[in-house]
Amino acid sequence: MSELAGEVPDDVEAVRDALIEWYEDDHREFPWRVTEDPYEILVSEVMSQQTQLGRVVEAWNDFLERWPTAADLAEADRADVVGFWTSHSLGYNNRAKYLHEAARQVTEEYDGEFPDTPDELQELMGVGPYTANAVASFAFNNGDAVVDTNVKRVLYRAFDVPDDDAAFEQVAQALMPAGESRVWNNAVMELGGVACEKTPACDGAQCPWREWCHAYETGDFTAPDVPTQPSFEGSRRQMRGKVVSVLKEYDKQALDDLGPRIRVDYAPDGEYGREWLRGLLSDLSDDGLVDVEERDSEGDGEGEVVARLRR
DNA sequence: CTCCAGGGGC
DNA sequence: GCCCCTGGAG
Repeated sequence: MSELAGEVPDDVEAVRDALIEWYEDDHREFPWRVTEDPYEILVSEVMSQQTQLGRVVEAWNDFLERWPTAADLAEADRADVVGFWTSHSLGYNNRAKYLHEAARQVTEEYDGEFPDTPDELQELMGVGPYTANAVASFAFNNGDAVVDTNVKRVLYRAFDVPDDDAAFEQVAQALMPAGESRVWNNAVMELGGVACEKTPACDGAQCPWREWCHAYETGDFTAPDVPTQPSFEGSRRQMRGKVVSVLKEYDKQALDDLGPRIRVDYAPDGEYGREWLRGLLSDLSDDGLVDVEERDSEGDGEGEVVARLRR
């Protein structure tokens, strides 16, 4: 083990408790979060591989209604399963083929009993490291820390973990309370899904990690999977419109809170940072749309800039 | 030959 | 995210 462990805050316990408490207090209800049936979990994971969760709910319900168990699916005709996939717009029907094959494996090679460790689960067709760990966690509470792009983004921002797979792996592992993969992985992924998306919603989502979060402290919310250049045109005109709509929603915003909501690649000292944002705001101010207020509340000379919509 | 990282395709 | 193929390393 290297210095990488230093990325984890010393009060890990508090960090863990805060997240789990936040998750248990309130979270999105997906049907696969209230089952512990490995087959049902696997179906949800395979469907989720590159389909928006909203669409998956209906497909998942329909699929399980049609083939309630792995044994049922194993007996189905491959063509019917692929047909289902297509008719529900689930994308690459290779995954339907894999799922069918995995069901056959479970019934014929595992005597109908799903294996319960990540290593064994990986033997199933279409089940790689990620899915194996997810099923082990959610069905058997027997997995390791999940590391996907959402988790990487959270760790990168919160604990300043370098953009390096081994580092992410190590920190994620160190953070997870042993034997709690089910609730933990659900909670971390929920965090990445509702509070720490590409555009962060720290306060709005009541992020439980704000007091430890490096990005929250510095205002730099860039992340590995956040495009440096907005894919569409980042024109000044669009940016102005965004400022107004954000201020409409949040009333009053400090520069570093506003910045990341305007551009995901906002970084206080970067090309699109405070300087850029102040220029934008002063234009809007000149046009009578926004009030910009300078203040030195701490009296430390560190003047804070706050913007709000002009009423 | 076996292992594995890297890239493309689905 | 997973599979498969390739190509280099041992």
